[in-house]
Amino acid sequence: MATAPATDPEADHDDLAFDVFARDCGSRKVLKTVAHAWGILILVALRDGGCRFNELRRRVDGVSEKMLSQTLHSLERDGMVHREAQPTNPPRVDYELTDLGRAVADRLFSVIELVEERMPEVQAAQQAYDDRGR
Amino acid sequence: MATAPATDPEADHDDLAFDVFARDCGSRKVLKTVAHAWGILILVALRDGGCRFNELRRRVDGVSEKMLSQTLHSLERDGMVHREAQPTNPPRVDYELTDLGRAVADRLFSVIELVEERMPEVQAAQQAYDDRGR
DNA sequence: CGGGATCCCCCATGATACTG
DNA sequence: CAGTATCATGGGGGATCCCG
Repeated sequence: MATAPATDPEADHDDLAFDVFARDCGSRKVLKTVAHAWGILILVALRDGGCRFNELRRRVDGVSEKMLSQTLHSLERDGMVHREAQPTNPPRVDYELTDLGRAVADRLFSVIELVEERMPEVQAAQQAYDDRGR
Repeated sequence: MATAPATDPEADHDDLAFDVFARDCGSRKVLKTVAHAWGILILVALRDGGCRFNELRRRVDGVSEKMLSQTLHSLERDGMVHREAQPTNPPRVDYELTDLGRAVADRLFSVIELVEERMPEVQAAQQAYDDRGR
């Protein structure tokens, strides 16, 4: 139940194709995890090098422990992040990108770059939109 | 209140820099809109050419009228989508990407491509993770 | 057709507290 | 430090109705 592309009749034309535009395709769930606000930020933050939980928390300003932990688990499950726990005391756990994770993070980063770069344009558009509104 | 980068003391080193990693930076909101599941899907769906509401709804399988309408408004406000209403009857409204929207959509598309491409890897990771879990 | 307005439910998220 | 557990809430998001 947890696999393959869409499960609906018309979609079985090709067992190997994944399509995020299909309501039930597994790839959409992955996209959701990865593209999710915290997901993006965490993935991209890890591009600067693997690091530990609290360090990561500091890099991603505003994320709660819970969300960080939770998102990290999802990303680990999807094979984007590797978790390395060392049985020392105090406990030390390092998180780093997998190859897949890095590939995804790189592309996500290019989105971030673009957005940051074009923010003035965005703000102008917002201004215009809001003004027109009244 | 609705502008500029972060509002915190340490961040004023550069008035022009936007940083999505800063909790209160406006760019994070934009990223959230754009990277949001429906946002991505809608933006990328529009790469195939501008189209009308219901056509768009068909392209993005599973989106409700409300979410489509709502997301479209956000994207329009952020200057990603242009809305062209024709006063005909029945009403006809076309949505299309702005230049900025296309730039963003192109990069988002590359993320989608990558994810779809690597789904087998993802599924394997999920399998392994779930198995290890017991 | 193209939506706006409503109702409502459930999940995502944050705050707090506890454990190893 | 590195989390997990629990609780409370806001709003994301679906369903439905209606209007122009």
